[in-house]
Formats: sequence, C-alpha cells, structure tokens
Amino acid sequence: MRVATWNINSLKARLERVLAWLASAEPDVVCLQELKCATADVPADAFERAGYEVAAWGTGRWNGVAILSRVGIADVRQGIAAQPAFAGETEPRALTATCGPVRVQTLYIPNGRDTADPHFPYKLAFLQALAADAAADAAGALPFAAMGDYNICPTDDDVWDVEEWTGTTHVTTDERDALTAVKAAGLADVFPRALKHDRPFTFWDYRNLDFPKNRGLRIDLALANPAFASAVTDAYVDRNERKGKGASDHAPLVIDLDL
DNA sequence: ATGACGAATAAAATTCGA
Repeated sequence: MRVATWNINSLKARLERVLAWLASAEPDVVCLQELKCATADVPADAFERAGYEVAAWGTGRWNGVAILSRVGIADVRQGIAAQPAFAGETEPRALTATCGPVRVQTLYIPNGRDTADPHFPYKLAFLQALAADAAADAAGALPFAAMGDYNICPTDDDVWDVEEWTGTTHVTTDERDALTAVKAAGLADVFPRALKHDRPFTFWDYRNLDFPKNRGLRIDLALANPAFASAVTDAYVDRNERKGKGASDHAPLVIDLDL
C-alpha cells in the first residue's frame, strides 16, 4: 500500500491539485496539514467521489489537519494527550486513525516563529507531549507512523545552507533534542530519496526563487515504529508537486509499504 | 521547465508561514 503526508497550505486553494494528485499517485492513505479552514468547510463529498473517506479537524484560517483513506478510517482520535494550548486555544494540529492495516498520525507541529517568541516554548512543549503520546502506538503491534510537518530540520544536511539558518528556529539544539525524544519513544525517521538533486527537501519558500535554486528544507517527516519501518519498500519526495502555478510550498512525502 | 510569495480575512493592510 501507499501512504503519504503533505502540507497543502490551504485546502480551498489546493483542492483541484490535491484531487489531481490523488488520481495520479493513487495513495491509499494521505495525511494532510494546514487545511486553513473549519471542519465544516472540508469538501468531504469531493473526496468521497474520488474514493476517499475523510477525517478532518479545522477551526478556521490557521492550522487544520486531515486524514484521507480509501482503505477505511477507524478509531479516530483528535489531538494528542496533554496537548498544550496556545493563547488559550487547543489548536487543530493532530489526528490519529487506523486505516486498513496501518495506524497513522497527521501532525502539524507549531512553527516556533522565533527563538524569543512565546511560540517557541509552545513548540517544544508540543513535542514533549507528542513523545509521551506516541509511546503507546509506537509499542503497539499495528504498523504506526507519526507523519507530517515537524518544522524541524533533523540534521544540518536537511538545510540548504546552514549558515543562512544560524540562530533561527528549525535548526536549534532544543528542537533537535525534542525530536530525538519523540524518536526515543520507538520511532525511526523514514528517510526518502530525492527525485532530483542530492537531498530530499520537502519545503521550498515561495520567495527568492528558492525552488528553482533548490534552497529547501527537509521538515516533513514520517517517524515509524518497527512494524511500519520494516514494511517500507520505497520512500520519496514528489517534488513535481512543487512545480507550476498554484503549488503548495511543501511537496508530498510518499511511502510504499509491503502491507 | 521551476522564475523573484501566497493565503485568509476583509475590503486596505495585516498576520502568518519557515
């Protein structure tokens, strides 16, 4: 089966591209992030016509996550245990569901904004809660992967130019340590292959010709438990989806499984 | 082909993203 994760940067703006990609890539399960719409505004009928059931959680103009599946959706869980709030709100950043033979979690980890911004400790607290939340599924018998936009470059190789990113979020030791703690729950980074160039970046800023110049980051990750990781037959970043008018600034991470 | 940012909200300018 084929599983994918993709930060689409607005479902409303991306719907036609997402539907076209579903038809061409034929994934069985897709974890989406940054819907930027409320749950009630998710066009479930359009996905159903394409053969997918939908579990979604959105509150409005920011954040929002969903899981699409053509192999069933069961045991849906909204948010993570002890999820920290920001500005008094529990934001729509996580959904977990069982889809056929796998259990998946779609994640939109807080950006952090700036190391001096309150959003930064919020990001670290979210990751700390995630490490505890993931432990049970990680140790479970079902193949499980916590995938999505982690907003962290795990290593310097995951940044197009480390010098340019010195002192910014996404590359700090605090964030990388927090990510390591999530992995310590029993999850491994499913490292994808790049379709072009040497490194499998998943995000390129809209500005400054970053995509044509391959100034990218690898921040969209799939952290898998042993049962999931051992079933992986291929993983790649579909950078073709970053091309053209109306593209998201993220490309899908696609994982094929012998399941 | 991949081209100097894009989306939501709201109605011009601001916020957010990474």
